[in-house]
Amino acid sequence: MKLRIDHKSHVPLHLQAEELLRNLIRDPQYTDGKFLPNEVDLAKQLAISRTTLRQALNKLVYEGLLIRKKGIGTKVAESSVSSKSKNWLSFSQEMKARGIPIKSFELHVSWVYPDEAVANFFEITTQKKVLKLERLRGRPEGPFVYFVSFFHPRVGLTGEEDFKRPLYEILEKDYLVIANLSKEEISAKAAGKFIAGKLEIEPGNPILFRKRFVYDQGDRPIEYNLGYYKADSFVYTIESRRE
Amino acid sequence: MKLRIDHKSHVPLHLQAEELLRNLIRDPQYTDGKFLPNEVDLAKQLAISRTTLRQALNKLVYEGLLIRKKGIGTKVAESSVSSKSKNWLSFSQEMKARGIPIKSFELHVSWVYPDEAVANFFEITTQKKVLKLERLRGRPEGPFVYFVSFFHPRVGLTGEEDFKRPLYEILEKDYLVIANLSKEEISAKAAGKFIAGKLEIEPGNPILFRKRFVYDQGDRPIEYNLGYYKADSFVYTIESRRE
DNA sequence: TATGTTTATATGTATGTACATATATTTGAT
DNA sequence: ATCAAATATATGTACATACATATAAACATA
Repeated sequence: MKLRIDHKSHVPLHLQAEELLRNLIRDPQYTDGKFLPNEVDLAKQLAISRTTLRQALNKLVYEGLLIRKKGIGTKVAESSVSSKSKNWLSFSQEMKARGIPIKSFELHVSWVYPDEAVANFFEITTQKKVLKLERLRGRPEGPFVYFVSFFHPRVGLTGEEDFKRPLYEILEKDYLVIANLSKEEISAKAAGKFIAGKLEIEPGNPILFRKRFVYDQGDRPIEYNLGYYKADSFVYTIESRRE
Repeated sequence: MKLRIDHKSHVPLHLQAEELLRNLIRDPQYTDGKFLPNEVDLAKQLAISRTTLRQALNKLVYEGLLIRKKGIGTKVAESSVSSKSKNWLSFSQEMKARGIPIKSFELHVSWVYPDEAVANFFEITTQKKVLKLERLRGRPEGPFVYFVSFFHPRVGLTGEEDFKRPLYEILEKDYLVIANLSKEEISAKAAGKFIAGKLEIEPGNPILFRKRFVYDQGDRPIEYNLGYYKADSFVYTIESRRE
């Protein structure tokens, strides 16, 4: 395993250290509970200051990935979120697992200038076009979710792909892009005119709104996804266990 | 507002600074979008080093309370309430951690015959009374969530407890009941007349509905909780990482 | 044997310093 | 008046250093 830091790189040292740590702590010996090398030695080995190393460590500690104990050491936390694999199912897999047959009503691909939120998430300017994917899906008797996805140009999608295949199969097999981290925000909203039209409900009717931010293994943004779910047709379930 | 740090205290300076910042950023001028004093000046004013001040700031930044922009300044982030499933915090702890002052509008305790869903979850008959706790809580300017909780008789609550204390403190310290597993179901709904009245919105307005099933260390049911959140006042955030 | 006491170890706290870099404003040249 | 360059401002990065403190293990004492 690479345990080195490139001092000539323009990537800040603490970010390199953070990345390195993220890889390091995936090592079974650490997930099994072994303590990481101590800060002073590790800093010396990486040829960075302890302060800089701690900057990286802090981030992982705040994220709950690492646990530090004064006088003892630092080890990998036992994750408290147990619904991981469940969360990683794609939409179609999720529905299949629930025994819901899915019908695709609309599928529209386009290249667009991103709005500020998207550009900001991707860390690009609003002048650079991104791939936009809109999908309306649901049960045979009617649609119940409208998705809008944007993809980072880095991913390499052309827009010519066969989007009837599961999305993450395309990304992983054809583009070697592996989703690793997902942040979601779930809230309730009143449907606007546009969404109401798509979901065949009245404007003002409640919908579940789900924003999803997907990152790759280097924590670089891949996908920005918005989902508008008809109320009562979708329930989000979470299971979490205390350590 | 007290803007001072006690150098003689045994409380670490960065913790004092953190606490001070949490109070500071509740000031309407900051929640309205004004930038905080710059780090160098603020550090000087508090008579601590910039490094120490940044230690405190970092924490709030990681929590999403503050947003820093290089060359510009630091300001309070968009103030929608959010909940992190991984943290396993109680409602009041959650809000406190985000520096949101919580007002309790109503608190009602009663013994009732459970409906079928509750009885079924508790694995008891509908003939055995259970403790019901109703709470209306929110910001000073108005309520944003209505909770209904039912507790399993096994827990031993009498109904005479001081429910102004955090609930899980009561359960853990006084009744030695430790919540270990939580299953949640989140969906969107239209507010009914009753809930609309409580939340001071119109019937039919969208709400976020959150069912929560809590189990103890032996996976025995403890609490059945229903939460009705005003739309746009509550965002549920989930972070999941693939192994 | 049991119980304090020291010591080794690792993280926690705190400061001072220096320079880099992103952003907005001001200044200056054309 | 316009555009480019300088500058002011604030956060970002990075280091060296020093001492405090919690924990466990080794040691010494009664």
